[in-house]
Parts: sequence; C-alpha cells; structure tokens
Amino acid sequence: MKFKIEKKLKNGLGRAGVLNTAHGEINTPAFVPVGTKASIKAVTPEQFIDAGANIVLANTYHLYLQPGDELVAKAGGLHKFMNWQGPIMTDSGGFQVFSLGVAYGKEISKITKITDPSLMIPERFDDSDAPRLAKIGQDGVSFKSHLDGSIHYITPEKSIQIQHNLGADIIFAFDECTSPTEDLRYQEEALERTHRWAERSLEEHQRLLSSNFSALRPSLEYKGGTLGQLKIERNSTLENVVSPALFGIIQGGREESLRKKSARFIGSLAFDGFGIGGSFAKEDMSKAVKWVNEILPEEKPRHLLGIGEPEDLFMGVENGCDLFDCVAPTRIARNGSLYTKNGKINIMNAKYRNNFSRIDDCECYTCKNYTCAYVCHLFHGKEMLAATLASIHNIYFIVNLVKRIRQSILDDNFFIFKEEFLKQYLN
RNA sequence: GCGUCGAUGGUAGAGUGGUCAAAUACGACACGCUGUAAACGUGUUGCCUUCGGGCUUCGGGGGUUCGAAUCCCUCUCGACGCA
Repeated sequence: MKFKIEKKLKNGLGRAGVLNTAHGEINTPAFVPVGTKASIKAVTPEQFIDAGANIVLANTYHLYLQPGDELVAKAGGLHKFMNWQGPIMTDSGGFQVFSLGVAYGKEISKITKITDPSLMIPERFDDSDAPRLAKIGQDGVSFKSHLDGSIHYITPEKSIQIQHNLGADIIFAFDECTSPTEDLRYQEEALERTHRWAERSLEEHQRLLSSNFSALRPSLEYKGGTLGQLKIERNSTLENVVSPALFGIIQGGREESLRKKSARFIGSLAFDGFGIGGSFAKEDMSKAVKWVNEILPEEKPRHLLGIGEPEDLFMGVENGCDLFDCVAPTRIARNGSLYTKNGKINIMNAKYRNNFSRIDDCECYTCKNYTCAYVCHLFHGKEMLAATLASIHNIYFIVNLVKRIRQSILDDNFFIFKEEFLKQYLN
C-alpha cells in the first residue's frame, strides 16, 4: 500500500491524495461504504460501482461468526468470495466491543445527542447486571454471539488472524471503542488497553506477514517497501493473496490529553495508516479529530471510523482525515431516508405518494429513472427494490459528495464549496 | 316464510355486566438511525383539552340495571340450514 499527498488545504489540515492498494487506486479523501457481512446490503457490486463507489469495508466479527473466516479463506478471500475486485477494508471487531458491550440495549451509540456527555451516568455503573453481549477481559473480549448465543473470545491476535484469513487490503488493529459517558479513570484504563492491543495487533500482523513471506518465498513477487507493501502471488487455491496494510486506532474519548497521548503513541508505531475511533458527542468530534491529526505522521493515511453525515465529512476532511466509512447511507436508505441537496427526506411521507418528480437532481441510476412516487410506493409495498434504489441513491450522494470535496481541495475552493453546500443542505 | 348464528375502531380480530375509548396484529401518520444485533426501532392513531380531565362510541331504535360492547325486545343487514 502506498499513499501520496497531492495537495494540501491552505487553512486546515485537509489534503487530497492517492492511496494505492493491490486492488486499485483510491483518490482521497474518499468515502468507504459498509458491507459488514461481505455484502453491501441490497446492492450488487456492479450497482455499487455504478453508484461511484470503489472501496468497501467489511467486518471481522460478523464474518468470523458467519460464515467463518476459514471458509472465506477457502473461498479464495473476500474479493473472490463476494465478487468485488476493488479494495476492501475490514474493521477489527473493536466497535462491537462497544456496540455489543456498554452500548447494548442503551440509548448511546456512535454519536450521542447529549451536549455534555459527562453529565450522563456512566453506563458501566448504573446497572451492572444489564445484559450485554461483550465483556472485556484481561487479554481480550468475550462475545456472546447474537446469532446463537455461543461464547467467543477475541484477542488482538485472534482479530488479526481472522482479518488475514479474510484477506482485505486494509485491516485494523483490535481496539476498544469507549462511550463518551465513561469517566476519565475508565477512559485512561481503556486507552492503556487499546494501546497494548495495538502493539499486540502489530506484532501478530508482522508475524503472519513474515510467515507468509517465507512460506511463499519461491513464488512471491516483492514490490518493495515495508512489510505492509508486500504483494504475494501464487497459483494455489489462495491465488492473489495480498498482504494487507494494518491501520492502528486512536482512542481517548473526549479528553484532550488522552487523545493526544493516543495519537503520539499509536502514531509512533509501524502502522501503515491510522483509524480515529470512539463514540462522540457531535460537538466534540471536530476537536478530537484535530488534536489527533495535528500529531499523526502526515505521510500516512487517516481514516475517521464510522463517520459519514455530510456535515461531518466536511469537518473530517478539513481536519485532516483521508478516509471515512459509515453505515448511514445504506442503513437510512433501507429505512426510507434519502439524502438530497436540500437535506434528508423520508420518502415514505404521504407528500411523496403523488410526487412524480425525481428525488434529487443527481446523476444516480435511481434519480435518472424513477420518481418519488414510485420509490414511495415501493417502500409502502415493502418491495425489496425500494432498498436497492434508495441505497444506490444514498451511496452515490455521499461518495460523490466526498469526490466533490476532494476536487474542491484541488481547485482551492474547499471553504467556498463547504459553505455553499452546507447552507443548502442544512437549510 | 321459519330457524340458527353473526354484526366491535381504517382492516382483521379479542372482549361477553363495572378494572373498556375497548387487547393484539396489520394499516395510516410522524420521527429516529454515524467502524450495521438494523429491509430496524420509537411515538401517535374517536373528538375536545388549561393535559387534571371532559365528551360521544362497539349495526339502528327501545328496555333492564346504580352501571351495558357485554342481558332483554325490536328493526336492518349478512351467512348457513329448512321450506
């Protein structure tokens, strides 16, 4: 994997670049739609490409449970398995430590609505018997499968092994995503854990790379650079095995000192790039991202994990993030929400039943061929095509937005574009 | 014509003397969703309200009762059976 910065923002940390992976080039900033279970829900790879996307993020935890990483490896890796020849990233399962742990069955999620999270009761203390599917242990995390209740223990080593089996181009270190409602002491403790896990993830990654390297030495093609830039080719059932790049993850909650400490520590390790993680109060996010990106090595790519609303994308780019992934475009699409240049709409609303104009004046397949009334009808009729058409539109909208943001950096008018877009989008 | 059974909110369908403005489901309406426990979830769904409550509802009409969706009479409509 190689990363090259083409142009930097004059007043900000933002930059436009190119990320080279074994499965293709990504112009950054870029948006990475999510295909958790090796599928962009409701969308085929062809439709995905047609919507302008060129990279997808899948999930370690979900694929480990079903169908199993061994099976994916047997199928020839994720690319072959899911018929997607572009770049793939896999999340480490770190987010599930949070979403199936403290956040399980609670109001808290990736973004909290609370203005001051410190006013919230720490979730760990208010009901210790609260059911949760993830429990953090000394060495790793035990998960109770949401599919069949079976118990699985995931360590950093295990997560990296699974990810190597899945065979993505970019993989992530195993981390603990914390809730902003946690107190400082817990944040410190969790950060220490995430840092130890980062080192262990890196060690396991390097161990697997070197064992692959020696095992495959006769037939591999060395492309130069660090271990993370190896390309291994062979003619076995695992043809085109690509050694993945590993991204380390910065945590630290909403605490400036912890965020900076994390950026310094993770930034000093031999990762190929970085993920910025955590559950945020919306107001805290830009500060945290800025603190971190001012410290991280400039020449490596930074991925803002799980963020993807239009206003957040501008914020992330401005503050130095190169990659974004988010379930929002596809999830809200399936639930009837569509992005338009004038803000989000709920296409199921009664007012769209008789609206025969297009959803937005965008160039996506859905907008070019269907009316609001039709998509509205598909949703009310519970037709599967509703999810497909809505997902295509939302993917196009967000992916294209980030492309336009990138172009605005190259054209030296990022701030003008940002202001104009958000003025109309946020009304 | 005789007999039997039935008629409940937008729909289906519980309820069978008070705890019933009436379960539940669907529908409708609105909202939420940010490294996907998510084709999901939440709220509202007779009328009015100063949110305390008030008012009119269970095919129509009449009655019994302190009190009726629930019991009785009658009418209307429907299903089935017998003529």
